[in-house]
Amino acid sequence: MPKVGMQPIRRAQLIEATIRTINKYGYADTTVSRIARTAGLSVGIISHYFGGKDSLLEATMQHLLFSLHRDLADNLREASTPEERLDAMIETILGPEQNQSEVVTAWLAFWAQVPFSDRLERIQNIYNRRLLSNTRHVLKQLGVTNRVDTLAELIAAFIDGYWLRSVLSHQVADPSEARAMVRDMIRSHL
Amino acid sequence: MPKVGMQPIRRAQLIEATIRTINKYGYADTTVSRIARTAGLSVGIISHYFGGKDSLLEATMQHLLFSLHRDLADNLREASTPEERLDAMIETILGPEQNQSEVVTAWLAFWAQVPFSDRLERIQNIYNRRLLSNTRHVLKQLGVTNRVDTLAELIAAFIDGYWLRSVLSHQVADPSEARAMVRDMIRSHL
Amino acid sequence: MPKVGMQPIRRAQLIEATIRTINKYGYADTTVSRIARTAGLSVGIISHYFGGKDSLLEATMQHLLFSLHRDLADNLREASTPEERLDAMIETILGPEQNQSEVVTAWLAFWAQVPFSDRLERIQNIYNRRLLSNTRHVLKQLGVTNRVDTLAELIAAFIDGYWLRSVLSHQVADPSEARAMVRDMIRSHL
Amino acid sequence: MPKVGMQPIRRAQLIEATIRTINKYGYADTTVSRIARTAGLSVGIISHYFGGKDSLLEATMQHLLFSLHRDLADNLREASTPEERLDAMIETILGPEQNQSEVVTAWLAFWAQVPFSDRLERIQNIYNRRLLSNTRHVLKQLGVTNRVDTLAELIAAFIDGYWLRSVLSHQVADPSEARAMVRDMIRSHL
DNA sequence: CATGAATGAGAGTTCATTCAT
DNA sequence: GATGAATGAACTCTCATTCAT
Repeated sequence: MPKVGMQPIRRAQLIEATIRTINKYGYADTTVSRIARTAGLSVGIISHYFGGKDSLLEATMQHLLFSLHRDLADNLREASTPEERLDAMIETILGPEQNQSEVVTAWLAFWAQVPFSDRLERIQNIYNRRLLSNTRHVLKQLGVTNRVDTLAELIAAFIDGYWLRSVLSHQVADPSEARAMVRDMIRSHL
Repeated sequence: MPKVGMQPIRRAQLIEATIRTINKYGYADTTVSRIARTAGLSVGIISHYFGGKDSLLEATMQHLLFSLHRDLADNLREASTPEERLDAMIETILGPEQNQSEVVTAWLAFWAQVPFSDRLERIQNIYNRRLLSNTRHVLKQLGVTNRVDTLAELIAAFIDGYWLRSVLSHQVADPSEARAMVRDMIRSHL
Repeated sequence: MPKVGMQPIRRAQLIEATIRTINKYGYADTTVSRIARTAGLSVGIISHYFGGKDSLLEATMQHLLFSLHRDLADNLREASTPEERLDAMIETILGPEQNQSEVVTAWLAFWAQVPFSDRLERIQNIYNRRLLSNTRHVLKQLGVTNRVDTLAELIAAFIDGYWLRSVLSHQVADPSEARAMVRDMIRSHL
Repeated sequence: MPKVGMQPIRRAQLIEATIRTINKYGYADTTVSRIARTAGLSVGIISHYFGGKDSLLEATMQHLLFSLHRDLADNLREASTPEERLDAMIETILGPEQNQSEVVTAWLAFWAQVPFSDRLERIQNIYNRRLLSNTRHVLKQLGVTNRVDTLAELIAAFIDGYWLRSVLSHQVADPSEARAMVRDMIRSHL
């Protein structure tokens, strides 16, 4: 009997190789042959485990999203006060885990592809809605009663923009600066 | 009798066609043949006027940047007070001119490509530095003395993030909301 | 305790699956994986029992030929007069046994492959010679003395053509019509 | 301006190369790269002029059919009596023009593919109907009144079978033998 | 005995580029 | 100044075969 239980291992290997390949060559120059070489596997394996390149790319974005949510959940678990919860959210997005070069370039690439793929857009919408929902919850706990939705949206805009700029300027984001800013934003709305 | 002075006309035609093609098919599926067809010209013309696809893409990003600066200059010219200058900056980035679907997808695509092209990165840096410099100038005029650099960076982050989110959510950005937010951000720092 | 004597069972299974696969997808799109799936077995089994795809295809043609000869022998055994023997031959080729959809498409596919495989050609020659020899024998018994070889060849041509046309037109061959025709052909030569 | 009017030339070149490639390697091993090499052109040219391999194969069968009809028309034009017309038909199918090795293998290959392609089947049906219609017409002129349809079908079967057997046995068909046979078949029906 | 994971050669197709016109 | 026919490298995907289990 052949080796069994390889599927989850191979799928993880290939997703990780996809992220690294996007980071090295860019989305447009990410080929199955480069992904396979990065994974140390043969080209045929991608069709074998994912059916095709598109499915692998989609699974990769789903993986990025899942990792983000897992990190967020981990960070929130250790937070008890609303303030800590807010910090946990900022820390999750701007912290080291989500700001490894590989992860960051892949995220950016996928965002640029979102307008051209319904499936990617759906995945992106899930991320967006959860983040806003979490933020609104925290804001209410912090005593914001007015225009909670708008403030949540503005904070999300700030955090995403802060992340984007740190990516494009090769700088590691400094969560503490962002944290202070977000607190100011909230204070103005109390 | 050969037509003369076609170069600027053809180059503009092709750059505009490139933006529209990226908007329609995405960066990864933008081919010279599609660009040429969109422009109503032949494929050969791209090598003729740009030397190759990469040069055309680079020229296109340069064009986007140039347009943004021209719009900014136009908007600033009509502003007399520092408050008006700040509004002009927000309006330039979030206003209708820079938020046509075509322009927006192209910007996003180029941002995702920045990490893989020194030339694109250089162009992106110019945009960034000018925007920050303009912002710092306005902030000082508005009486901010403390941590001007940081605030300028945070405002830029917010505006970019606000733009990015409106792009990804298919919504037209509402500059007035952003304007109020930026004013709050500044007020907190006075 | 290993199962023994599986070889003939597996070989028969795979040959039958090959015939069905050719019938479903055509010779050019008959893959080992499809054959294996049709047989309800794994891909590896084909190399195990046949050494490779080509050998399996060859064995399949040999099987078709063998079945035809077996049917012919069966039918001839029940025939006592020369007339009955002639009918038995026609019935064998045009009768229901050899005109199941699966068998028919496979035969056609193999005929088209004959010019490209010495082994297939050899198999095809054996079929041809036996059929002609049988026919000549019957013709002589029926009293044909003149140009027996030619007449046998012409009858064979007619029967093969009749079969071919019924295959291509999705019609089940009607042996009675062919039988009458062959009798006419023979009568003309007496 | 580039060379113009190449389309009919290139299409003819590629169709001829397809016939030769099928003859050399068989239908299943006819690849676009082999066709292109045979034509002395590059692989890309096939997509350029035919859109894909399937279209080229279809166009090739259509070409074979068209050639047959053209030969038939040519031969019929020189025939004045019904007897001559009958001979012209036999001569067309069994004569040298349609029995070049290349043409013959391609025909056989396409016949084997007919059950798997609606388009090929349609083309094959056209051939079949025209041949039968021509035959019936001649039969009536020759005074056959009884079961004309059946006789036409039987004659067609004989001619096709005769052709098929000469193909498979590497022998050049001898139309005179077939001619005599067909006359006998008709005489039996008068 | 039998599996199916893994391979890599080769398939069809696409594409940026060249160049004769 | 402009064309688009032609190229061939590179792409994604398929497939027969191998082999550890």
